[in-house]
Amino acid sequence: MVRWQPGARERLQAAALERFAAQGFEGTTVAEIAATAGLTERTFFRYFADKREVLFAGQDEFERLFVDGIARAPDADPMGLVAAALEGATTFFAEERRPWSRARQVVIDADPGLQERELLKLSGLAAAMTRGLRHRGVDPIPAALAAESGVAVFRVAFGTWIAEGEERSLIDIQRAVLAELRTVVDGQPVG
Amino acid sequence: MVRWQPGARERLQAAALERFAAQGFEGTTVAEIAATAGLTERTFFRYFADKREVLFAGQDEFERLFVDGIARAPDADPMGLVAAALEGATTFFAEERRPWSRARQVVIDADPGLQERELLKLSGLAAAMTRGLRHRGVDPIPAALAAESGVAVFRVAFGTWIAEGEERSLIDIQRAVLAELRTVVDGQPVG
DNA sequence: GGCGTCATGTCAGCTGCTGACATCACTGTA
DNA sequence: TACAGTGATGTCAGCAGCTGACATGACGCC
Repeated sequence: MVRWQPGARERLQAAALERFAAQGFEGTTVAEIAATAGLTERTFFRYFADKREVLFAGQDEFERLFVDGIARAPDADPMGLVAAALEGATTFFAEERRPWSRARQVVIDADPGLQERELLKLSGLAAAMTRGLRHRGVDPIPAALAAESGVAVFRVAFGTWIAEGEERSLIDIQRAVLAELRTVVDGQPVG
Repeated sequence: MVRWQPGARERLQAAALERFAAQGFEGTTVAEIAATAGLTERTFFRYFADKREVLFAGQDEFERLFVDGIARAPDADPMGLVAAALEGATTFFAEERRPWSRARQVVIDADPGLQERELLKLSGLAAAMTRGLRHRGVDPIPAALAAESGVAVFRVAFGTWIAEGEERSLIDIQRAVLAELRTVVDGQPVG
C-alpha cells in the first residue's frame, strides 16, 4: 500500500486541461483541479507557480531546441541561422502531438489570461534566440529582428498546423511560411 | 464646494506610476494607489479592469493610428502598407512623451505580469493590422506576417527610442529598423 | 421643492496564492 | 528491530485582487 500515487504533476496537468476544456479557464478553480487529480490546492501550487502555468510547464525543452539549432547551425547569415533553428524545433511537434496541441490551443484561445502567458513564453523564446544570434556574432538590432521574425514564422506556421483539416507536417508549413515572409518583406516601399 | 475632485482616472494613473516606480508593481496594493489618489479601491476597479490595466489604458488611439494608416495608404504591397502605418503612428510619440515613456517602461520591464499585458496589447495591435491588411485584399498569411513584422519593427524601434542617450526621433529610428529588417530577411550577413 | 442621476463609498465574499507547521510512509543504519 | 531522517503531501491562517449588491449625497432638471 503506497502512500501517494505517482505522477502527481502529470495528473494535475491532465486534470487541468480536461476541466478547462469542459468549464473554461476562469470557470475552474484550482481546488477543483487538485481534487480531480486527488490532491489539494496547496500541492498544486508546489508544482506550478500559478494557475496558468499548468498549461505551459515543460516548454523549456522546446526553447532549448531553438537555441541549440542556432548554436549548431553552420555559418550563415542571421536569417539562415534562424531557419536552422526552426527546422530543429519541429521535432518537438510530432504528428501524434497534433490533437493534443489543438485541444490545448482551443483552451488558450478562449482566455486572454492564457494568451498573455503564451505570449510571454514566446517573447522569452525570441529573447533566447536573440542571445544565441548575438553569440554567433550578429549585431543587436539584426539579431532581435531575425529572432522576432523567426518567432512570427513559427506562430503562423503553428497556427496553420493545428487548423482543422490541415495535414501537412509542421516542417513543411514552416518552410512555406518562411518563403512567404521573404516575399512579403522583399516588397518595395510606396508612398 | 464640489463633492468630487475631477480627473479621477488621470489621478489614479499618475498615482499608480509614481507608486510602482517607488515600490515596484507587486509591492504596491490597489488600495494604496487609490488612497494616494484620494479614492477607494472599489473606485479604482470601476476605472480599470485590473491592477495592470492602469498602465495601459488609452492605447486605443495608438492602435487606431496604425489601422487608419493602413486604411488610408495609397495602394502598395503589404509591407508598403505596414510602413505607412508605422509612419502614421509616430505622431503618438512626440518628443515630450519620451521621458514619460521611459519611466513607464522601466516599471514594465521590472515585472513579468506587466510584460504579459504589454505583449497582449501588441498582439492585439498585430491582429488589428492583420484585419486592416485583409481588408485591403491581402491574403491571410502574408497579412499576418506583414503585421507581425511591422509590430516587431515598432518594438525594436521603440526600445531604441527610449534607450538612454538616444536622441533621434522615433520616425527616423523606425525607418532605419525597417531597412535593417529588409536586409536581414533578404539574407545579408550582418555583424 | 421634490426627484432622478451618477460618481463614489461600504461591505461581504470568493479565489489565487503563500508561509508555517504537521503528518507519515519509506529508507538507511546501528 | 528500533529509530531518526527524508520528502511529498496535508492543514491552517491570512493577504491581496476582484466583484456584486446596496447606500450615499451633491448636482441638475422639471
